[in-house]
Amino acid sequence: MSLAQPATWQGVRAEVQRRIRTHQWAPGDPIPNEADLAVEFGCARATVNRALRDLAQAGVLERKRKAGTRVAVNPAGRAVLRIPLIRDEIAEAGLAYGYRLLGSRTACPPDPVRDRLDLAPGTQALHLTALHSGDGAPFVAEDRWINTATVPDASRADFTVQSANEWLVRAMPFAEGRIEISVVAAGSEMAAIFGCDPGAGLLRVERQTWRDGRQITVVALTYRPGHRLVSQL
Amino acid sequence: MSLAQPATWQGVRAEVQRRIRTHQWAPGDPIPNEADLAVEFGCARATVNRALRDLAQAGVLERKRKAGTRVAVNPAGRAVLRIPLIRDEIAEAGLAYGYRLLGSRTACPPDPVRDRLDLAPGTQALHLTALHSGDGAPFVAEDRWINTATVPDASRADFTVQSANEWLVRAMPFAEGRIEISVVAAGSEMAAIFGCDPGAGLLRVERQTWRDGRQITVVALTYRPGHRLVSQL
DNA sequence: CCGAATTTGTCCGTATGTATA
DNA sequence: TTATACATACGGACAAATTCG
Repeated sequence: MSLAQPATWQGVRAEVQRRIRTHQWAPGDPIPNEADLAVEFGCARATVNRALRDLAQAGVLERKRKAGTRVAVNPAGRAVLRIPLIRDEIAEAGLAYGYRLLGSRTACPPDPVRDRLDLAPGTQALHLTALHSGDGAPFVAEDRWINTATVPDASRADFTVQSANEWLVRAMPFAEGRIEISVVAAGSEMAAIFGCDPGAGLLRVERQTWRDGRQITVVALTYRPGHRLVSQL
Repeated sequence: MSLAQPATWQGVRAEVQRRIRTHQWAPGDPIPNEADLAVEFGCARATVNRALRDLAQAGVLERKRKAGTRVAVNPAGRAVLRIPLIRDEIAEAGLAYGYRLLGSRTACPPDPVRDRLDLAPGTQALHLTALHSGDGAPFVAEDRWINTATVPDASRADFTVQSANEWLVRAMPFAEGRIEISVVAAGSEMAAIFGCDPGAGLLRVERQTWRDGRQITVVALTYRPGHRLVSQL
């Protein structure tokens, strides 16, 4: 019964996956422990560990100390959405990138934004609006608030030449974030920018980023009509 | 200057990340090889390897044999979008799940679908339409095509009691996939289902899944107005 | 075009730590 | 409390890939 081949961790992973696919090990079932599998496969326990750890990270297995390893009940998929710089996103679409700063001022953000920037009432923040274009045509509109308490340098940066998008990834790398994708009806402003009917549905991506628990920025990106986000499972 | 602390791979990872954050190691720069770092940190090379591999998978580092390890030029973020069962998605919203099959028939799919199912012209496929509801109100409409050549059992399954969504994850686990997110204007049908104006923008998620290069299914999910997809960076 | 050197990738066997049933 | 199973560490070794002379 033993193929006895997989001396590599990828081989072990493939064999384990095969047993799950064929329901030899059914969802919810416990599988043998690392030591036993190492004996069966004729490899070191560390090799089995590497394979099982990989499958656990992929969501195929669930592991707990002492409880052992079991096949995940729902092969809960996760899709990975790439978040490139807007410049790269437009370049990947085969278009020439263009950028224009529309507005820059410090002001008191509206309550929902103030909450997400973790600011005290009455505190001001930096508000930027900008337009990113592809081959000269509007591609995505940016509406951003920056917490100047967390990123004081932002007050002195010149966002007419470099977009806040690019400035921030250099100034504050390794930020954590949260993304919300929704549909918004075009107001008169967006309708004018994108040349669509007011009320038309536009794809909106809102990102909130922070680092070490300190809020950095909140940005809403409104894409031109017909834009699609693509993700690999 | 050596903190000499990190005896664990997480410690090594933290220290490396700190050096990148502080631009001690700048984007594009090569960093010392594993052996040297192991000496500096006073740990085994395997421990350094574990840390650097983790950072590489996170997109922070780029590694190539012989060429060495360098700091990634663009901290290209990736967001992870959870893809739960629709049942779970609705349950997580705190709503009671409901399901109703609207239509089930075999037919020749339209060309775009036929392409993505990798079917020869004139070949038939299984076409399902269904409605998933939360607390009795329509939540998401499903329009699915199943390649019966790849999944012959689908012809005999009863999708009035179990949604194709749930049936497929059990029948064909570990499928690969591709997801596209876009906005679609509500037609008269969707407007009637969701009680919105015709032409209103609705969030649409299209998934294509396959396994071992064989196309399984193509599904378009149209969500009720106001729905938001949330993702962690 | 072809070796040689370098660097990462992975394996082994063992040992210890740690969460938990 | 104790035994179990996973998590991770070490050092040594070889393989594989790629750069470079």
